[in-house]
Amino acid sequence: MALDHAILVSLLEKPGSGYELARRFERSIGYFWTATHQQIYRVLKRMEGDGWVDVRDVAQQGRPDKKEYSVAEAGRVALSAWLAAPIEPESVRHDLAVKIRGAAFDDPASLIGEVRRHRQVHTERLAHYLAGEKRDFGEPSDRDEPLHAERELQHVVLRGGIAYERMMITWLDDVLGTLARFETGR
Amino acid sequence: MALDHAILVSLLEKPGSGYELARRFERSIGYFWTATHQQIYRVLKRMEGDGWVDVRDVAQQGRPDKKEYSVAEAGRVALSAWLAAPIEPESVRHDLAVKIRGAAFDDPASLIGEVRRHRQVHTERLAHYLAGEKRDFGEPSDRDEPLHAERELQHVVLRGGIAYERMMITWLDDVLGTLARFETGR
DNA sequence: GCTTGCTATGCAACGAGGTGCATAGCAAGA
DNA sequence: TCTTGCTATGCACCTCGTTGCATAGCAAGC
Repeated sequence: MALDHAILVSLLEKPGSGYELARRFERSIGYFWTATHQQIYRVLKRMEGDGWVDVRDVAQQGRPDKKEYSVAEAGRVALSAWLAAPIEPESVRHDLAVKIRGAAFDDPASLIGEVRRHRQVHTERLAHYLAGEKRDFGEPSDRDEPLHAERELQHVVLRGGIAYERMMITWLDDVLGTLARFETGR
Repeated sequence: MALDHAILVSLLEKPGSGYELARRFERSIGYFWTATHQQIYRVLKRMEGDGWVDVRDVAQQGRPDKKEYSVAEAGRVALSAWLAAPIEPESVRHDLAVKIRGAAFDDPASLIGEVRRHRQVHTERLAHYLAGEKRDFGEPSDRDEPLHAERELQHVVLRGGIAYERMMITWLDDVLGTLARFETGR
């Protein structure tokens, strides 16, 4: 299971509370991994029991207190072991692809609205990623700048998200063109 | 849940047994949806109870008998309803992306072998899809051929798979180039 | 006759993930 | 004062998916 490791990576990038992690999983980490706050709290509790993370109570003014988690040595070791172990390339699950093949047995053209909606979502995600890239990685900065692994690797993952969204938009246009050919001649 | 509907679509394309469905889910359907034979048998049994599918015992020579499932009227209705309902664009889960960001806190270059392995898998999948496309959709055939929804929609989904694998290979090359810059200067 | 291997179906148990709900601190505005 | 809303944490329950195991028919080879 990789949720453990996704949380460890996020905590290594920056320690934080379960609540903060949940919000990160709606943004940056959430680009390639999703989790609800329930899963996060549960996993944090388990990892705390296993000594993978340390907890620190933090009093805040104007807000409820929080528990700040950070990665313990055992957590680093566990992450290292996971990084060294091979994983299977993901098994994809595309509901939309099932719908498209299923539409052959219904009215293909009636899917057009749904596909347009998905195209819109991917367009928004792409714009969001591009804005994030400009904000966080926009400046070419002076060359010969020392290599910063965290930054470079976050950037290449973001470029993956951008490539994915561009591919999806292009493909959804292909789908829309195909569906349009089945439009009832009204 | 869309496994129900993926099975219904597959049975509409061609009735078959749980075992046959399981093999389809290792191939064509499996390009965008995975399922083990356990899940398939369980769902078939439930759908039979709900009257979504019909069963027929088929004796075979040289092999054990099988149960052939086909979609019943109630199943068609359920599929139609699902097709008409909006679904949320998929939430992605990329273990490899977690690994890449995590590698910043370990040895980035040690990931190169793993990424190459993934690239190899995607290259093979692409070759497999392209061969399938040539086999099943290769002939331009006479134009003005009547539109065949099932065929056209299967093709557009396959084109999505091809676009996805091409995007992944390109991105993994980007990843490899990035990781190479962290190689220990030995 | 025995083993191997593919076809074909299924149970039991577990873990992961999601939904709904509950609690509580604190600020801001009606 | 009461409600609304964000921050913050957590329990209970249920479903989905995976793993391991079991059974059985039948063919082919040793």
